[in-house]
Amino acid sequence: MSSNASDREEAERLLTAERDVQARLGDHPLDFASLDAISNIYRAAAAVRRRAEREVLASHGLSFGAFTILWVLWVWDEMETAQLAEECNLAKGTLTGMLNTLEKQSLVERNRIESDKRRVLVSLTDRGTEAIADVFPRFNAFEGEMSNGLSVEEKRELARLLRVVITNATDSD
Amino acid sequence: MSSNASDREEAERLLTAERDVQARLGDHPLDFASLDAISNIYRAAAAVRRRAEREVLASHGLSFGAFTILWVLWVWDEMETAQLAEECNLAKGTLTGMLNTLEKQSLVERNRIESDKRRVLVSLTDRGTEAIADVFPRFNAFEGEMSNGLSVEEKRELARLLRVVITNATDSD
DNA sequence: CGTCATTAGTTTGGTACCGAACGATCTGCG
DNA sequence: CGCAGATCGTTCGGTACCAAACTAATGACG
Repeated sequence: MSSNASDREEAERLLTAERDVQARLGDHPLDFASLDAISNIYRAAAAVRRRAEREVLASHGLSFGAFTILWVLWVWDEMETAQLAEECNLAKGTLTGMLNTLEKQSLVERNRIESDKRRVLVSLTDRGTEAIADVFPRFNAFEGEMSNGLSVEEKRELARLLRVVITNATDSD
Repeated sequence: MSSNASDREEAERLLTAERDVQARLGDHPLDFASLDAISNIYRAAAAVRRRAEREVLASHGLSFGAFTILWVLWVWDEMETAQLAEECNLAKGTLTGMLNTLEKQSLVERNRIESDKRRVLVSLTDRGTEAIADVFPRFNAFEGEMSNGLSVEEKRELARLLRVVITNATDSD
Protein backbone atom coordinates (compact mmCIF):
# COMPACT_ATOMS: atom_id res chain seq x y z
CA MET A 1 0.00 0.00 0.00
CA SER A 2 1.50 3.30 -1.06
CA SER A 3 1.28 6.26 1.28
CA ASN A 4 3.07 8.71 -0.93
CA ALA A 5 3.02 12.23 -2.32
CA SER A 6 -0.01 11.72 -4.55
CA ASP A 7 -1.99 10.33 -1.63
CA ARG A 8 -1.16 13.46 0.31
CA GLU A 9 -2.18 15.62 -2.64
CA GLU A 10 -5.42 13.70 -2.87
CA ALA A 11 -6.07 14.28 0.81
CA GLU A 12 -5.48 18.02 0.38
CA ARG A 13 -7.71 18.12 -2.66
CA LEU A 14 -10.45 16.50 -0.61
CA LEU A 15 -9.99 18.90 2.28
CA THR A 16 -10.29 21.84 -0.09
CA ALA A 17 -13.48 20.38 -1.53
CA GLU A 18 -14.80 19.85 1.97
CA ARG A 19 -14.16 23.50 2.85
CA ASP A 20 -15.80 24.63 -0.39
CA VAL A 21 -18.89 22.60 0.30
CA GLN A 22 -19.07 23.86 3.85
CA ALA A 23 -18.74 27.42 2.58
CA ARG A 24 -21.56 26.88 0.12
CA LEU A 25 -23.76 25.61 2.92
CA GLY A 26 -23.25 28.77 4.93
CA ASP A 27 -23.86 28.37 8.62
CA HIS A 28 -25.78 25.14 8.24
CA PRO A 29 -23.19 22.67 9.57
CA LEU A 30 -22.40 19.61 7.49
CA ASP A 31 -22.45 16.20 9.17
CA PHE A 32 -19.33 14.70 7.63
CA ALA A 33 -19.17 11.67 9.86
CA SER A 34 -22.60 10.48 8.74
CA LEU A 35 -21.92 11.45 5.16
CA ASP A 36 -18.73 9.38 4.99
CA ALA A 37 -20.24 6.40 6.73
CA ILE A 38 -23.41 6.25 4.68
CA SER A 39 -21.93 7.09 1.30
CA ASN A 40 -19.22 4.49 1.74
CA ILE A 41 -21.89 1.87 2.27
CA TYR A 42 -23.17 2.51 -1.20
CA ARG A 43 -19.74 2.63 -2.78
CA ALA A 44 -18.74 -0.62 -1.11
CA ALA A 45 -21.96 -2.38 -2.08
CA ALA A 46 -21.70 -1.37 -5.72
CA ALA A 47 -18.04 -2.34 -5.95
CA VAL A 48 -18.52 -5.71 -4.25
CA ARG A 49 -21.57 -6.51 -6.30
CA ARG A 50 -20.00 -5.73 -9.63
CA ARG A 51 -16.90 -7.71 -8.80
CA ALA A 52 -18.87 -10.68 -7.51
CA GLU A 53 -20.90 -10.80 -10.69
CA ARG A 54 -17.84 -10.69 -12.86
CA GLU A 55 -15.52 -12.99 -10.93
CA VAL A 56 -17.76 -15.50 -9.24
CA LEU A 57 -21.26 -15.45 -10.66
CA ALA A 58 -20.85 -14.77 -14.38
CA SER A 59 -19.44 -18.23 -15.05
CA HIS A 60 -22.67 -19.70 -13.68
CA GLY A 61 -24.87 -17.24 -15.52
CA LEU A 62 -26.18 -15.82 -12.25
CA SER A 63 -26.86 -12.22 -11.35
CA PHE A 64 -26.25 -11.05 -7.82
CA GLY A 65 -29.97 -11.01 -7.14
CA ALA A 66 -30.46 -14.49 -8.59
CA PHE A 67 -27.62 -15.79 -6.45
CA THR A 68 -29.24 -14.31 -3.36
CA ILE A 69 -32.53 -16.02 -4.16
CA LEU A 70 -30.86 -19.41 -4.56
CA TRP A 71 -28.89 -18.91 -1.38
CA VAL A 72 -31.93 -18.00 0.69
CA LEU A 73 -33.87 -20.98 -0.67
CA TRP A 74 -30.92 -23.23 0.06
CA VAL A 75 -30.84 -22.11 3.65
CA TRP A 76 -34.59 -22.19 4.29
CA ASP A 77 -35.58 -25.04 1.94
CA GLU A 78 -38.76 -23.45 0.70
CA MET A 79 -40.42 -20.12 1.15
CA GLU A 80 -43.47 -18.14 0.16
CA THR A 81 -42.97 -15.39 -2.38
CA ALA A 82 -43.61 -12.45 -0.06
CA GLN A 83 -41.21 -13.72 2.58
CA LEU A 84 -38.61 -14.52 -0.05
CA ALA A 85 -38.82 -11.01 -1.47
CA GLU A 86 -38.37 -9.57 2.00
CA GLU A 87 -35.40 -11.82 2.73
CA CYS A 88 -33.75 -10.93 -0.59
CA ASN A 89 -34.43 -7.24 -0.25
CA LEU A 90 -36.50 -7.12 -3.40
CA ALA A 91 -39.85 -5.63 -4.32
CA LYS A 92 -42.26 -8.47 -4.87
CA GLY A 93 -42.82 -7.41 -8.46
CA THR A 94 -39.10 -7.72 -9.08
CA LEU A 95 -39.05 -11.16 -7.55
CA THR A 96 -41.78 -12.37 -9.91
CA GLY A 97 -39.61 -11.55 -12.90
CA MET A 98 -36.49 -13.10 -11.47
CA LEU A 99 -38.33 -16.25 -10.49
CA ASN A 100 -39.58 -16.51 -14.07
CA THR A 101 -35.98 -16.40 -15.25
CA LEU A 102 -34.82 -18.92 -12.66
CA GLU A 103 -37.76 -21.18 -13.48
CA LYS A 104 -36.87 -21.11 -17.17
CA GLN A 105 -33.36 -22.19 -16.19
CA SER A 106 -34.91 -25.00 -14.12
CA LEU A 107 -33.21 -23.79 -10.97
CA VAL A 108 -36.33 -23.15 -8.89
CA GLU A 109 -39.94 -24.29 -8.94
CA ARG A 110 -43.20 -22.74 -7.82
CA ASN A 111 -46.04 -24.61 -6.17
CA ARG A 112 -49.42 -23.15 -5.33
CA ILE A 113 -50.48 -23.88 -1.79
CA GLU A 114 -53.63 -26.00 -1.91
CA SER A 115 -55.19 -24.60 1.22
CA ASP A 116 -54.80 -21.00 0.04
CA LYS A 117 -54.52 -20.63 -3.69
CA ARG A 118 -53.26 -17.06 -3.55
CA ARG A 119 -49.99 -18.20 -2.08
CA VAL A 120 -47.03 -19.82 -3.79
CA LEU A 121 -44.24 -21.87 -2.30
CA VAL A 122 -40.88 -21.51 -4.00
CA SER A 123 -38.14 -24.12 -3.72
CA LEU A 124 -34.94 -25.24 -5.40
CA THR A 125 -34.93 -27.95 -8.02
CA ASP A 126 -32.16 -30.54 -7.95
CA ARG A 127 -30.33 -28.52 -10.56
CA GLY A 128 -30.76 -25.41 -8.41
CA THR A 129 -29.44 -27.16 -5.31
CA GLU A 130 -26.48 -28.38 -7.29
CA ALA A 131 -25.79 -24.91 -8.64
CA ILE A 132 -25.86 -23.12 -5.30
CA ALA A 133 -23.88 -25.87 -3.57
CA ASP A 134 -21.25 -25.45 -6.24
CA VAL A 135 -21.10 -21.68 -6.33
CA PHE A 136 -21.55 -20.84 -2.68
CA PRO A 137 -18.13 -21.93 -1.40
CA ARG A 138 -16.56 -19.80 -4.11
CA PHE A 139 -18.75 -16.89 -3.13
CA ASN A 140 -17.89 -17.24 0.52
CA ALA A 141 -14.19 -17.31 -0.35
CA PHE A 142 -14.77 -14.16 -2.37
CA GLU A 143 -16.40 -12.54 0.67
CA GLY A 144 -13.26 -13.42 2.55
CA GLU A 145 -11.14 -11.68 -0.07
CA MET A 146 -13.35 -8.63 0.08
CA SER A 147 -12.81 -8.35 3.81
CA ASN A 148 -9.12 -9.02 3.53
CA GLY A 149 -7.13 -6.92 5.96
CA LEU A 150 -9.88 -6.94 8.56
CA SER A 151 -9.56 -9.04 11.70
CA VAL A 152 -12.43 -11.26 12.72
CA GLU A 153 -13.33 -8.71 15.39
CA GLU A 154 -13.37 -5.94 12.82
CA LYS A 155 -15.61 -7.96 10.54
CA ARG A 156 -18.00 -8.54 13.40
CA GLU A 157 -17.89 -4.86 14.26
CA LEU A 158 -18.57 -3.94 10.65
CA ALA A 159 -21.55 -6.30 10.59
CA ARG A 160 -22.83 -4.85 13.85
CA LEU A 161 -22.54 -1.23 12.75
CA LEU A 162 -24.30 -2.05 9.52
CA ARG A 163 -27.09 -3.76 11.38
CA VAL A 164 -27.78 -0.49 13.17
CA VAL A 165 -28.05 1.28 9.82
CA ILE A 166 -30.25 -1.47 8.41
CA THR A 167 -32.57 -1.12 11.38
CA ASN A 168 -32.73 2.65 10.95
CA ALA A 169 -33.43 2.34 7.26
CA THR A 170 -36.03 -0.38 7.65
CA ASP A 171 -37.74 1.01 10.74
CA SER A 172 -41.37 2.07 10.40
CA ASP A 173 -41.17 1.36 6.73
CA MET B 1 -36.66 -1.34 20.48
CA SER B 2 -38.03 -4.64 21.65
CA SER B 3 -35.70 -7.37 22.87
CA ASN B 4 -38.35 -9.91 23.54
CA ALA B 5 -39.37 -13.51 23.08
CA SER B 6 -39.82 -13.27 19.31
CA ASP B 7 -36.35 -11.81 18.95
CA ARG B 8 -34.99 -14.77 20.83
CA GLU B 9 -36.97 -17.14 18.67
CA GLU B 10 -35.60 -15.39 15.60
CA ALA B 11 -32.06 -15.79 16.91
CA GLU B 12 -32.61 -19.51 17.46
CA ARG B 13 -34.14 -19.88 14.02
CA LEU B 14 -31.04 -18.29 12.56
CA LEU B 15 -28.70 -20.52 14.54
CA THR B 16 -30.53 -23.58 13.29
CA ALA B 17 -30.24 -22.34 9.73
CA GLU B 18 -26.56 -21.70 10.27
CA ARG B 19 -26.03 -25.25 11.49
CA ASP B 20 -27.99 -26.61 8.52
CA VAL B 21 -25.89 -24.68 6.06
CA GLN B 22 -22.69 -25.78 7.74
CA ALA B 23 -23.88 -29.38 7.63
CA ARG B 24 -24.62 -29.07 3.94
CA LEU B 25 -21.13 -27.77 3.31
CA GLY B 26 -19.57 -30.79 4.95
CA ASP B 27 -16.05 -30.26 6.21
CA HIS B 28 -15.51 -27.16 4.13
CA PRO B 29 -15.67 -24.50 6.86
CA LEU B 30 -17.95 -21.52 6.38
CA ASP B 31 -16.55 -18.03 6.95
CA PHE B 32 -19.47 -16.51 8.82
CA ALA B 33 -17.67 -13.36 9.89
CA SER B 34 -16.99 -12.36 6.28
CA LEU B 35 -20.42 -13.48 5.17
CA ASP B 36 -22.19 -11.32 7.74
CA ALA B 37 -20.02 -8.31 7.12
CA ILE B 38 -20.24 -8.37 3.35
CA SER B 39 -23.88 -9.33 3.02
CA ASN B 40 -24.90 -6.63 5.46
CA ILE B 41 -23.21 -4.07 3.24
CA TYR B 42 -25.57 -4.94 0.47
CA ARG B 43 -28.64 -5.02 2.67
CA ALA B 44 -27.78 -1.66 4.18
CA ALA B 45 -27.08 -0.06 0.83
CA ALA B 46 -30.34 -1.24 -0.69
CA ALA B 47 -32.38 -0.19 2.34
CA VAL B 48 -30.77 3.24 2.58
CA ARG B 49 -31.07 3.85 -1.12
CA ARG B 50 -34.72 2.94 -1.36
CA ARG B 51 -35.59 5.03 1.65
CA ALA B 52 -33.60 8.02 0.41
CA GLU B 53 -35.36 7.91 -2.93
CA ARG B 54 -38.76 7.75 -1.31
CA GLU B 55 -38.31 10.21 1.53
CA VAL B 56 -35.83 12.75 0.29
CA LEU B 57 -35.34 12.52 -3.45
CA ALA B 58 -38.74 11.65 -4.89
CA SER B 59 -40.16 15.10 -4.16
CA HIS B 60 -37.43 16.57 -6.36
CA GLY B 61 -37.85 13.96 -9.06
CA LEU B 62 -34.32 12.69 -8.53
CA SER B 63 -33.07 9.13 -8.49
CA PHE B 64 -30.25 8.17 -6.17
CA GLY B 65 -27.83 8.08 -9.06
CA ALA B 66 -28.96 11.45 -10.38
CA PHE B 67 -28.55 12.95 -6.93
CA THR B 68 -25.02 11.60 -6.73
CA ILE B 69 -24.14 13.18 -10.06
CA LEU B 70 -25.44 16.58 -8.98
CA TRP B 71 -23.65 16.32 -5.67
CA VAL B 72 -20.30 15.45 -7.25
CA LEU B 73 -20.64 18.31 -9.74
CA TRP B 74 -21.57 20.65 -6.93
CA VAL B 75 -18.43 19.74 -5.03
CA TRP B 76 -16.03 19.79 -7.97
CA ASP B 77 -17.69 22.48 -10.13
CA GLU B 78 -17.12 20.75 -13.43
CA MET B 79 -15.80 17.42 -14.48
CA GLU B 80 -15.08 15.33 -17.54
CA THR B 81 -17.41 12.44 -18.23
CA ALA B 82 -14.98 9.63 -17.50
CA GLN B 83 -13.91 11.09 -14.18
CA LEU B 84 -17.51 11.78 -13.24
CA ALA B 85 -18.50 8.18 -13.97
CA GLU B 86 -15.65 6.95 -11.80
CA GLU B 87 -16.58 9.31 -8.98
CA CYS B 88 -20.25 8.27 -9.13
CA ASN B 89 -19.48 4.57 -9.36
CA LEU B 90 -21.19 4.24 -12.71
CA ALA B 91 -20.29 2.61 -16.00
CA LYS B 92 -19.68 5.37 -18.50
CA GLY B 93 -22.49 4.13 -20.72
CA THR B 94 -24.86 4.46 -17.80
CA LEU B 95 -23.68 7.99 -17.18
CA THR B 96 -24.43 8.99 -20.77
CA GLY B 97 -28.06 8.07 -20.33
CA MET B 98 -28.42 9.76 -16.99
CA LEU B 99 -26.77 12.93 -18.25
CA ASN B 100 -29.27 12.95 -21.11
CA THR B 101 -32.08 12.86 -18.59
CA LEU B 102 -30.51 15.54 -16.41
CA GLU B 103 -29.84 17.68 -19.47
CA LYS B 104 -33.49 17.44 -20.52
CA GLN B 105 -34.41 18.64 -17.03
CA SER B 106 -31.95 21.55 -17.48
CA LEU B 107 -30.03 20.53 -14.39
CA VAL B 108 -26.64 19.95 -16.04
CA GLU B 109 -24.96 21.00 -19.25
CA ARG B 110 -22.31 19.45 -21.46
CA ASN B 111 -19.56 21.38 -23.20
CA ARG B 112 -17.10 19.92 -25.66
CA ILE B 113 -13.54 20.85 -24.86
CA GLU B 114 -12.17 22.91 -27.78
CA SER B 115 -8.62 21.68 -27.54
CA ASP B 116 -9.72 18.02 -27.61
CA LYS B 117 -13.07 17.49 -29.18
CA ARG B 118 -13.47 13.96 -27.89
CA ARG B 119 -13.81 15.21 -24.35
CA VAL B 120 -16.81 16.73 -22.67
CA LEU B 121 -16.97 18.90 -19.60
CA VAL B 122 -20.10 18.50 -17.50
CA SER B 123 -21.30 21.18 -15.11
CA LEU B 124 -24.39 22.26 -13.21
CA THR B 125 -26.77 24.82 -14.63
CA ASP B 126 -28.17 27.48 -12.32
CA ARG B 127 -31.26 25.35 -11.92
CA GLY B 128 -29.06 22.37 -11.07
CA THR B 129 -27.11 24.32 -8.50
CA GLU B 130 -30.33 25.48 -6.95
CA ALA B 131 -31.71 21.95 -6.86
CA ILE B 132 -28.71 20.36 -5.17
CA ALA B 133 -28.28 23.26 -2.74
CA ASP B 134 -31.89 22.75 -1.75
CA VAL B 135 -31.90 18.98 -1.48
CA PHE B 136 -28.47 18.35 -0.04
CA PRO B 137 -29.08 19.59 3.50
CA ARG B 138 -32.14 17.35 3.64
CA PHE B 139 -30.10 14.45 2.37
CA ASN B 140 -27.35 15.03 4.89
CA ALA B 141 -29.94 15.15 7.67
CA PHE B 142 -31.28 11.88 6.33
CA GLU B 143 -27.79 10.38 6.50
CA GLY B 144 -27.73 11.46 10.10
CA GLU B 145 -31.00 9.63 10.74
CA MET B 146 -29.67 6.53 9.05
CA SER B 147 -26.68 6.48 11.37
CA ASN B 148 -28.77 7.23 14.41
CA GLY B 149 -27.56 5.33 17.45
CA LEU B 150 -23.94 5.42 16.32
CA SER B 151 -21.43 7.69 18.03
CA VAL B 152 -19.20 9.87 15.91
CA GLU B 153 -16.35 7.44 16.57
CA GLU B 154 -18.48 4.53 15.44
CA LYS B 155 -19.43 6.36 12.25
CA ARG B 156 -15.78 7.02 11.54
CA GLU B 157 -14.98 3.40 12.26
CA LEU B 158 -17.75 2.27 9.94
CA ALA B 159 -16.41 4.53 7.20
CA ARG B 160 -12.89 3.22 7.77
CA LEU B 161 -13.88 -0.45 7.69
CA LEU B 162 -15.85 0.14 4.51
CA ARG B 163 -12.89 1.85 2.90
CA VAL B 164 -10.91 -1.34 3.37
CA VAL B 165 -13.63 -3.29 1.58
CA ILE B 166 -13.85 -0.69 -1.18
CA THR B 167 -10.11 -0.97 -1.71
CA ASN B 168 -10.29 -4.76 -1.85
CA ALA B 169 -13.16 -4.67 -4.30
CA THR B 170 -11.61 -2.03 -6.51
CA ASP B 171 -8.05 -3.30 -6.38
CA SER B 172 -6.48 -4.52 -9.64
CA ASP B 173 -9.79 -4.09 -11.34
C1' DC C 1 1.95 13.99 -43.83
C1' DG C 2 -0.52 9.24 -43.50
C1' DT C 3 -1.67 5.25 -41.01
C1' DC C 4 -2.27 2.71 -36.69
C1' DA C 5 -3.04 2.32 -31.91
C1' DT C 6 -5.25 4.80 -28.17
C1' DT C 7 -8.67 7.33 -25.85
C1' DA C 8 -13.35 9.65 -24.95
C1' DG C 9 -17.97 9.26 -25.30
C1' DT C 10 -22.14 7.15 -27.24
C1' DT C 11 -25.11 3.42 -28.79
C1' DT C 12 -27.01 -1.12 -28.20
C1' DG C 13 -29.11 -5.12 -26.13
C1' DG C 14 -30.33 -7.00 -22.15
C1' DT C 15 -31.34 -7.59 -17.03
C1' DA C 16 -32.63 -5.84 -12.68
C1' DC C 17 -35.31 -3.17 -10.08
C1' DC C 18 -39.10 -0.07 -8.33
C1' DG C 19 -43.91 1.53 -7.27
C1' DA C 20 -48.55 1.42 -8.50
C1' DA C 21 -52.42 -0.71 -10.48
C1' DC C 22 -54.59 -5.09 -11.08
C1' DG C 23 -57.03 -9.69 -10.64
C1' DA C 24 -57.78 -13.63 -7.96
C1' DT C 25 -58.61 -15.58 -3.59
C1' DC C 26 -59.67 -15.63 1.13
C1' DT C 27 -62.08 -13.99 5.49
C1' DG C 28 -65.25 -11.75 8.56
C1' DC C 29 -69.59 -9.96 9.35
C1' DG C 30 -74.44 -9.25 8.31
C1' DC D 1 -74.76 -17.68 2.16
C1' DG D 2 -73.06 -13.05 0.05
C1' DC D 3 -70.52 -9.28 -0.37
C1' DA D 4 -66.82 -5.71 1.54
C1' DG D 5 -62.35 -5.47 2.73
C1' DA D 6 -57.77 -7.43 3.14
C1' DT D 7 -54.03 -10.11 1.15
C1' DC D 8 -51.35 -12.59 -2.25
C1' DG D 9 -48.81 -12.73 -6.55
C1' DT D 10 -48.56 -10.82 -11.19
C1' DT D 11 -48.57 -7.26 -14.65
C1' DC D 12 -47.26 -2.76 -16.30
C1' DG D 13 -44.60 1.37 -17.33
C1' DG D 14 -40.50 3.33 -16.56
C1' DT D 15 -35.61 4.10 -14.94
C1' DA D 16 -31.15 2.56 -13.87
C1' DC D 17 -27.51 -0.13 -14.71
C1' DC D 18 -23.89 -3.07 -17.07
C1' DA D 19 -20.65 -4.88 -20.67
C1' DA D 20 -19.43 -4.87 -25.26
C1' DA D 21 -19.44 -2.94 -29.79
C1' DC D 22 -18.98 1.26 -32.13
C1' DT D 23 -17.62 6.16 -33.72
C1' DA D 24 -14.97 10.22 -33.76
C1' DA D 25 -10.85 12.50 -32.54
C1' DT D 26 -6.00 12.50 -31.20
C1' DG D 27 -1.23 11.61 -31.26
C1' DA D 28 2.95 8.92 -32.23
C1' DC D 29 5.98 6.99 -35.34
C1' DG D 30 7.41 5.99 -39.78
